[in-house]
Parts: sequence; C-alpha cells; structure tokens
Amino acid sequence: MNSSRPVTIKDIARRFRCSPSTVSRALNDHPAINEDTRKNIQEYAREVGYQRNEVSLSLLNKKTASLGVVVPTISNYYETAVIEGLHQALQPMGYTLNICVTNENYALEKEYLAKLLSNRTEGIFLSVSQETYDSGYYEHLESVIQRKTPLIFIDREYEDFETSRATVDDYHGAFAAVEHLINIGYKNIAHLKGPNGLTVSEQRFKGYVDCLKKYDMPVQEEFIINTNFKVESAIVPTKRLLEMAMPPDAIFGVNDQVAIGAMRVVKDKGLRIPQDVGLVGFDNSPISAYTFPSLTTVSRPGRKIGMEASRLFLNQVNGAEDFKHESIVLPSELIIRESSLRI
Amino acid sequence: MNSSRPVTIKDIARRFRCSPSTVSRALNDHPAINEDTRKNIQEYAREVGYQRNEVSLSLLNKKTASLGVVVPTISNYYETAVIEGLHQALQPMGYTLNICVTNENYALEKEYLAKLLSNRTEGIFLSVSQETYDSGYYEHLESVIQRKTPLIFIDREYEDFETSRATVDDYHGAFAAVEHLINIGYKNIAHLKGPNGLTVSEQRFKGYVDCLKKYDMPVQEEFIINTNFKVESAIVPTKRLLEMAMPPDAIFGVNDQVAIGAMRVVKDKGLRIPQDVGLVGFDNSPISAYTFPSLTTVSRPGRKIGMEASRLFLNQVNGAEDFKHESIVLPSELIIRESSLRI
DNA sequence: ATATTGAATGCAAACGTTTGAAAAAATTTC
DNA sequence: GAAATTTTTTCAAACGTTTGCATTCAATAT
Repeated sequence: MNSSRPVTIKDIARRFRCSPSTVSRALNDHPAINEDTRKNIQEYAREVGYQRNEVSLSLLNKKTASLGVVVPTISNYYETAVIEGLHQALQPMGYTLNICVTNENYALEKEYLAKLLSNRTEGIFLSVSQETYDSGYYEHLESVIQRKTPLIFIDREYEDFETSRATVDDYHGAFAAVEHLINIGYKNIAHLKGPNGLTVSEQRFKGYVDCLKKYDMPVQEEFIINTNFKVESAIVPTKRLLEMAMPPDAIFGVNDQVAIGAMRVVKDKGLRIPQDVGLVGFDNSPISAYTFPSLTTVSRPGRKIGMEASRLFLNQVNGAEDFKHESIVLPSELIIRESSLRI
Repeated sequence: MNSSRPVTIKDIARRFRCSPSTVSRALNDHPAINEDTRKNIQEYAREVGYQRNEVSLSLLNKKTASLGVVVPTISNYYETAVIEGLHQALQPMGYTLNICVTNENYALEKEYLAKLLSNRTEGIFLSVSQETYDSGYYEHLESVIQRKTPLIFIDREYEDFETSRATVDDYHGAFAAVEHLINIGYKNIAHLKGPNGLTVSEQRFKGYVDCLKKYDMPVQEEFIINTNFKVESAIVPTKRLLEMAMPPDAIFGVNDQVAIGAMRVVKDKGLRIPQDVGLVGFDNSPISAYTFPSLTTVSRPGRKIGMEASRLFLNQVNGAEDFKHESIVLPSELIIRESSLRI
C-alpha cells in the first residue's frame, strides 16, 4: 500500500544516488551544483510533490516565523479589524499568525502563552483578558519577558512591564463624544458603561466623567449602568434609565452595540432620536452609519492599530542597538451623525 | 552578557553532569529514574524556566497538533461563530488553530495552503475564496489530498474531492423566508443577491426563485440585484428598486447586513416596514433582533458548524477502518420578527 | 567469593534540513 | 601525461528531544 508519508530530501537523494546535501543545494539553486543535476532534481521534486519540512528548518534555524495573537474575543468588529491590520502588515513578511481566543479567561490565556512559548513563537500580540486584568496576576507574562520574546500589548496594557504598546485614545474619544452632546444642548447625559476593570471601559468612563465635570454638570450615580458590550445587555439598563422620574435626555454607550440596543428601547418607548433622546456610540462599526437614525459614534482605527503594533514588533526584532520600547496611542475620532443632531 | 537562549535539556544535563536522556526521563516522570535525581532536576528546571521545545518534538513525532483554518474573511458574525465552534471543540483536544484569512483571493489561498502543508499541519478547514470558486482552479488542493491531510470543507464546497463537509442548508432557509413573505401576502418580492458564483449566494438565490415558482409568481429580472454582502452595497440597489414604476413590496436580503442597509433606504423614502415594504435578512446576527423594526431573518448555526466540522475531522484522524467521509448539512431556521409581520 | 538480580544511567539513532570544509572528479595548462 | 585548477559532490555536525537497548554499579542470593 502506498503510504502517504511526505517525500523527503533523503528519498530524492536515494532516487538519484546522491547525497542529501546535493539535493538540498539543487533545490535551493546553489551555484555549485551542476546544471543538469539541478534540473533533474527540481523536476523530479515537483513531480512527486516534494514540500520542504519547515518544522526541521525551524529547529535548525531557531526561527519559526510564527506569531501569537492572543485576544479575549474575535466577535467584535474592532478586534477583527485589528487582526486584519496585523495580517496585512505581517503576512507579506512571511509571518504566520496564530490566533488564540481567551474568552476573557485567565487560565486559558496562561495556557496559550505557555504553548506559544513552547512552540517558539517569535512574538506575541496580547490583549489581556478581563480576568487577568481583574486579578492583577501577571506572572504568566514573566516567562515571556524572561525569554525576551517580543511582547506587544494591544489596547489593554499593563504598566509594569517594559514593552511596546499600541492603544487607542479612548479617553479623549469619550470626552469628545460627551462634549459634543453638551454642545448640542443635552443636559442629562447617561452612560452605559462597559464591564468594570477593563481599560477600555474605565477610560471611556473617565472621559465621560471628566467632561461632565469640566462643564460643571453633575455626575449622577444612577445614570451610570454596566453592560457587557453586547446589544442585549443594553436593553434592561436603558429601560431603567427611561423610566426614571428624571430620565436622561442623552445616552452615551460604551460601544455601538450597546448604543444600538439603547436605540431600540428608546424607539419602543415612542421617544424620538435625537429630539427627545440623543445617542452616541463608540467604534464606528459598519452598521452604525445605516441605522435609523444613523448613529453618532467615535471611530477606533482597529486596522491601523494592527499595523502600528506590527511596526512596533518589527522594530524590535530588526532591533537597532538603540531600540526603545514605544507606546503608541492612536487618536479616536468623533463621527457626528443623526442620532445626536438635535437642531 | 546573559544571552536569552532558551534553556535546553542539554544545559540541564551539563549542570547535573548526567546525560540528556536522564534529564528527559526525569522531567517526564519516568519510573526508572532515581527519586532524588528526579526531584533535583525538576526543581532546577522550574527554577530556570525550562520549557520543552515543541518544535523538536514535532519533528521527532511527526505531530504538530496544529490545524489550519482557511477562510475568506473574519469580519462577519457567522465566520467568527464558526471559528469559535472549532475552537471550543478542538482546543480541549490540545490542537492549536492557525487562522488564515484569504480575502477571497486565490493566490493567497494557495500560498496559505502550501505553507500549512510545509508546516505539517494535521488538518485543514477550508472555506474556499470567491476567486477560487469563480476560477474553478482546484489544483492547489491536490497536494492536500495527495498528502492525505484531512481536509474539511466549510460552507463553500467543491464536489470533485472525496472529503468531509459541513454546510448550512441555505437553500431551504431562503425558500422558507420567501414562502413566509408570500404567506403574509407580499406580492412583489425582490432579492438583494450576494456575489455571483458563491455557493451561499446561489443557493439562497435558488431558494428564492424556486419558491416564487412554486407559488406561480413571476421571477422578475429587475428585482434581482447584486451586492457584496456589506451594508453599504445595499444602498444603491435598494434605491433603484424603490424608484421603479412598479416597486417591490418586499425585499429578501442575502444577509442581515444587506437587509439592514435596505431598511435604512426604505425608511429614508418614508415608507413603513412592514406595512409598505416587508424585509427579511439572513444570518440572525445579534443586531438583527434589535433593529427597529426587528429584522425577520434566517439563523445559520455558525458555532454548530464549527463543532460539526471538528467532529468530522476527529472522526477522520481517530480513523476507524470503516471511516467514511460525511457531508453534514445543518438546517437553517426562519426567525420571524417585526420587519415582515404585516397583519 | 561469586553469580544473580535490580536499579539507575548512558549510548546512539532518529526526525529533515542546511552548511562549512573536505574530498573527488573533471577540466585545463604546460 | 602530470600538475594545477576548477567544478561538483560528499561528509559530518548541528538543531532539541525521545526511546530501545546496553551498560554500570550496588545489593542480594547462593
């Protein structure tokens, strides 16, 4: 029976009664190889579908050309945009991305990191899980650092390590969003906050609070309600907001999903957007431009983050002597649409 | 200077003046190793942060425990759900997923497949790119087949190979959607079609056509317009539809994105949904439940597809003698919401 | 004291490839 | 036709780990 063991250089060598070195050189167009030999070997190799075993090469050269991307989720527009950016920048350099989804889970994150190191991954892009962030345990990163495997933080960062980071300026994005609502004339602005403890949630929250303070508007405890970033998690909180004795006249959602959930509830109550309630989201997801009314939002340059992160990584590996870690903060941009344009 | 070369078994062996075999056995709790030796070695290994080089093991055992996932895009809800399903099923078995995004590009798909084979990936989940599908060139899959690397088709399939497949029953989903519109009483049903040539597009299109035929309704050429699956690609086509002398009274979108784009245009025209225009999408994306009105749609069990595909793969590798390739077709399910409920 | 056992360790090969140096073969030069 | 030169090929080591078999050494049985 024809076993399907991949054909190796040794097999070819046997066939031509020559040494493996000759085959290797022939296949790599080494100049010291006789023209005929080269042609014959290359032809035969093509014929039998020879494909070099990269595993053995990795072992020999201690290069794997593979990079780890460790993220809490891939089911958001933003995350996939980041990954696309990484792809776009790194695929042409011959790198392969190993995408690991932690589901916000510490144990899984730890396991993935160990595995990536064991597989001699050449670099790791990490957006830490919520559990990690909450717990404050960063021991699992020690070995990454110790191994000097380049580690690039994405979005969620951890101050204690000397690493490169690429993040979006959530704070000023949120600030601008709330400022815009205030400028339009909204007086009572609620916030559908993200999960506690996450940088993105907290930064946006801080932007919201600081902006209110700047304009001497009260920060009302009951106007701040948690969500988990998903559409459906906005429903109950928004209902609660609208049923208050003194309901808000504008809502700032931690992301577009949540804002869209809120939009639905507002409409169900028979209130008009933006006349009765103003609405702002975050992310500039494709759909936000086509809701009715279209959603004012803050754009996060996910793809660009991915590309910047790649640049930071490449800087590090092509490391000049004077290499220094960088912290890139990309600006977010307010996109004004109908949902906040009360005239 | 302390080089950061990962510490190897040989390093440890040198330290204890013993052979690498002993270290290896000690670390793997081999019974023939002296208790003290074992403890000392293990302790030291932990201390210096030894991590086994999996690359060398891969070479030795010809097992890499890594799987390729080759998809055209990851920026849709459905695709990420599939990947999550794969993850959920395969991560616990110790497999690592290598996600490759082809951007519907033939050359990139070919390159990725070659790379995966070179890296001795143990299995490949493939949803072929549109270019591949269009061109009909499947030569790049020959080597996968030849190497007997398990190949599981996802959604977009190719009939000529003996492989396993997991797909969603798009045809009957589309059929049910259109039938529902007809039952409600819509008479002129347009279709915002996906890109030509793709199985999903064509199957849904076929379901649409066949259903119309079943109910003796005319299939009108000008009611069928192409989109590229994205929200914005629905805008112009929908406008064109609504500005016809005899405009449709219902629109079946190839996916939710497109339907949501159409929803926006319909509302802009001042028409009411579902009274003036009925609307149905496809995918049951999270947002579809919270648009206003909520969107009638067809759910595609992405996560389940991922898990089924995993099952097919595992069947194949744990291969019983009597292993046979399977073609799983999961049903899609009509989800009736407000956008089509004209009473 | 010697043979026998058992425990602990070492040797060497293997996985597939590359590469500097050495060797062999072919060609040129006188 | 031998020496010198050039071209082509082979050898051997290396990457890090595992594993069957051989070896060593001490303890026990005779």
